[in-house]
Amino acid sequence: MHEVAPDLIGATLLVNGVGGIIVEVEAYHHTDPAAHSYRGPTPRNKVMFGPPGFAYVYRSYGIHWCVNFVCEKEGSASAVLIRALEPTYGLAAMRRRRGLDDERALCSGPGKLTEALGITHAYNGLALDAPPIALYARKDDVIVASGVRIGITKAIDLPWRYGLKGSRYLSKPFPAD
DNA sequence: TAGGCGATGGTCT
DNA sequence: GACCATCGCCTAC
Repeated sequence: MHEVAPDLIGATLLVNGVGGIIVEVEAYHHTDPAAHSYRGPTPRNKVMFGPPGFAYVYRSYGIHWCVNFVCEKEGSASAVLIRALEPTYGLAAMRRRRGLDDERALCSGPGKLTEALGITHAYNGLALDAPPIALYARKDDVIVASGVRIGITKAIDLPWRYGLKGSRYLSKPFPAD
């Protein structure tokens, strides 16, 4: 999982042709008290316990949707939370959904990017390599920064947040910037 | 510009 | 009945 998470930085995610470059992720797995899979399978998190390459979507704070990529082998219940994108495709659609003009604010957070891409719980359990979702590996080398995760209350000292160093589209800058 | 806090509802205890 | 992997508005400096 800690190999998959940094590799996602710089990859391109599209949903119905709308999306951009992944610039920030966080890693979670079932031995991690902050992870939804920590206490074992439930109806909500069962996708995380399935095979890799699928989307796990859940509602956060009753308001937002957040999207994870299930990774590693089946049963490990590890996933990577997609926290921020650099918008590159379908800017007009994202601005319309978000009601914003500011490109830097369109996808600079997990709840924001799901709204911009139109992701809801209808996308839970969908494959990442089949319509309407498309995921392309990065072509060029990138500099990946890492740090502690954001917005959680448990295991807050684990440096499992990864991001594109110096990106203007992060939910928060990395300390080393 | 940084930090506090209210909104809001599914999920688990 | 309490918890939350959030956002955005509002203050105060």
